[in-house]
Amino acid sequence: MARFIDELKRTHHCAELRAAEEGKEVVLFGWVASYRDHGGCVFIDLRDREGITQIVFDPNLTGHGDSPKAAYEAARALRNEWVVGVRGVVVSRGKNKNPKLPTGEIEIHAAELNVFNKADTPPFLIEDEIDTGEEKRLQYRYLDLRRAPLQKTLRVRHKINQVTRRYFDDKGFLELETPFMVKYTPGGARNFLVPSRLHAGKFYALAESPQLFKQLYMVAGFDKYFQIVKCFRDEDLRLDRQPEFTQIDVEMSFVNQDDVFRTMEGLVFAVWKEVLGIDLHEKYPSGRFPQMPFDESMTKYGNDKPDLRFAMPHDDLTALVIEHGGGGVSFLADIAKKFESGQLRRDLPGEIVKAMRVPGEHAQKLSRTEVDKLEDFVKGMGAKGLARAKVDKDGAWTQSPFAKTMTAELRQAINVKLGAKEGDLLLFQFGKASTVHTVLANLRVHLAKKLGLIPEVGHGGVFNFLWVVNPPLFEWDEDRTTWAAAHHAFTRPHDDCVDLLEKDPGKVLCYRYDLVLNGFEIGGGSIRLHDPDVQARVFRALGITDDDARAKFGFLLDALRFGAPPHGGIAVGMDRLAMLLSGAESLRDVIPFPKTQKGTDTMTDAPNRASPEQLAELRIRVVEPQP
RNA sequence: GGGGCGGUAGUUAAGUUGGUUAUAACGCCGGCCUGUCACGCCGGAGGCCGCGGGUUCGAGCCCCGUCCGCCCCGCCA
Repeated sequence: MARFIDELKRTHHCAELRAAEEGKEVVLFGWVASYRDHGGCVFIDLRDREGITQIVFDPNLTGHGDSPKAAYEAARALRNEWVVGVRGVVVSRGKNKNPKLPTGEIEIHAAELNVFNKADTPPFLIEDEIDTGEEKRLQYRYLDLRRAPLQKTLRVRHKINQVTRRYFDDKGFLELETPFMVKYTPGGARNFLVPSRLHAGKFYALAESPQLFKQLYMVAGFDKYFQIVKCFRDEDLRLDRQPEFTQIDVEMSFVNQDDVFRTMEGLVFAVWKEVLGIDLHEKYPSGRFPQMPFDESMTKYGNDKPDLRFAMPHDDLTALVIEHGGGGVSFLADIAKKFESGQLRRDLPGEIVKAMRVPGEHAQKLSRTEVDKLEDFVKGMGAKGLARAKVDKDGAWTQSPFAKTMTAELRQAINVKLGAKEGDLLLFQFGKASTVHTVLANLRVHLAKKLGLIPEVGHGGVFNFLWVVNPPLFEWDEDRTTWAAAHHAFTRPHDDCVDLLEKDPGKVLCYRYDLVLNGFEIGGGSIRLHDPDVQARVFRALGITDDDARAKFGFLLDALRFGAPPHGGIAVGMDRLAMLLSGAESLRDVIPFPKTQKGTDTMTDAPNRASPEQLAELRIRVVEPQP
């Protein structure tokens, strides 16, 4: 029977002891965070998940027989990250306090030392600040996780989970589970497939979300559901996208959009209060977050997740350009002609002209070379170029490809529309609407970081929440030249739009909503369509036949006919929430064991090949790529 | 599928126009040291310059290919 652990139990953790405990005999377990051998005595910093306590090994410690001497001898061999147990006495450090440590007023004079385990020299130091690259840290993730910053972010996750469970439980929600292995349905995000051995040749899909099942819970009468749940999507990764991620998933019956908003606002307020100690009422006294129509968000910011910590909105100049017939500029005239000929519709334009005004106070910080670099930046996103103009006295434009050719009338009209003043920098994009929006949206954020309006990473102490509401139900699929569901086919259209389903599908708005924080979408949901007649008309508008619908969603359509209550819900990206809350650089910093940009795990070497036997059993043959 | 950046001791980086023995800091190893807490001092070891090919008298450096990591577009809510 081992003396430590079996006999000597841990009495305190490494952040616990203060001067009040002076004279007590204690037992501490932990990792050697630092050793300082002074020849005659040895100091170590002992670390566990709570903190650090200094241990002193002095061979002359009296009152413990020979054991302090043995402990001292053993301590001289200690190295970083060895796992040890120490029995000793709490002693005041007197005038030698270490103000950097919460336990700095005391130290443990060791009477007995036990080495549980030695450790290889780690590839990087286990400290708060290290400059080791992420590649190395991911390879040794268990060591990276031993560092205080990651211990802290995982605690943030823990807290979010606890607050969420308490909040929804208090409000009468039931935490209910849904299957991960579900029926494969094409469309939407790509699914990870799970081959079935019992049905060789057939596959389950890993659930992209619990969407359909939570609706079935509503049909079943559970009324209020929530779940903290893993979701899986086989799409390319980004800084804020991982193939497996966690959602706080919510669904409610007999509610409208505003009921969902109030519920989630309550949750966010509770999380901010309990995790950060921030009372969001100071910024949002009503307890409500502002709302912005989707259309306004697209026009002003180029996407549906605007970062409102700074201004610099965009303006749509398409109408002006058409009115002025292109204003003497050939490529603008080309676009104007397409509208006049009816090739493009003014209410649903496929091509647009937009501009962003960089106010003089900011523009003056940008050298001409820096503005040239912006052109490279936008070209990387598919822009043909970045037309610009510097506003001179009397609204004249300089440093601009338009300066010579554009009519004074159009130039003046644009100045008025943009509110352009002397010293301002105007940046233009025109062409395919989706490209123009993407380019200007990214350019706006890029510039804001460059100009110091928002920090390069993190929240900078500012949290700007926004509901983006009332988007169109359908969007035009240019490749397949059909209308496609912008979200999913079960979103409820506004009542006053239902008549447009057949006449003008692009004009149908719906009860869908996204919750945006500092330019990141942290949640999204909708009020669901529970009326079978309207549902049928939506399918028809999408060109989905009854047979198609039955094959894909038969079980849901059946369920909706057996007494479905009006219902709606939302899913919050829990990882993104944790990332923004803790000011982390990427999702990888708040996910314990994340994947790389290519979706691999460099620590375990997943994904890997399956054995021929396993593949044979599943009747799967791997086709190697042709060279 | 496309664009951009990167890969040199354990780690982070420097490395000139292609030139002789590839540097530094931290870490690591050994020695000394009883008040350190970024301990200090003395000494030492450590390199597939991502990988493969090419150009050259000579390649860390130039060229071609390839792999890996990161950011973005497409894709994805």
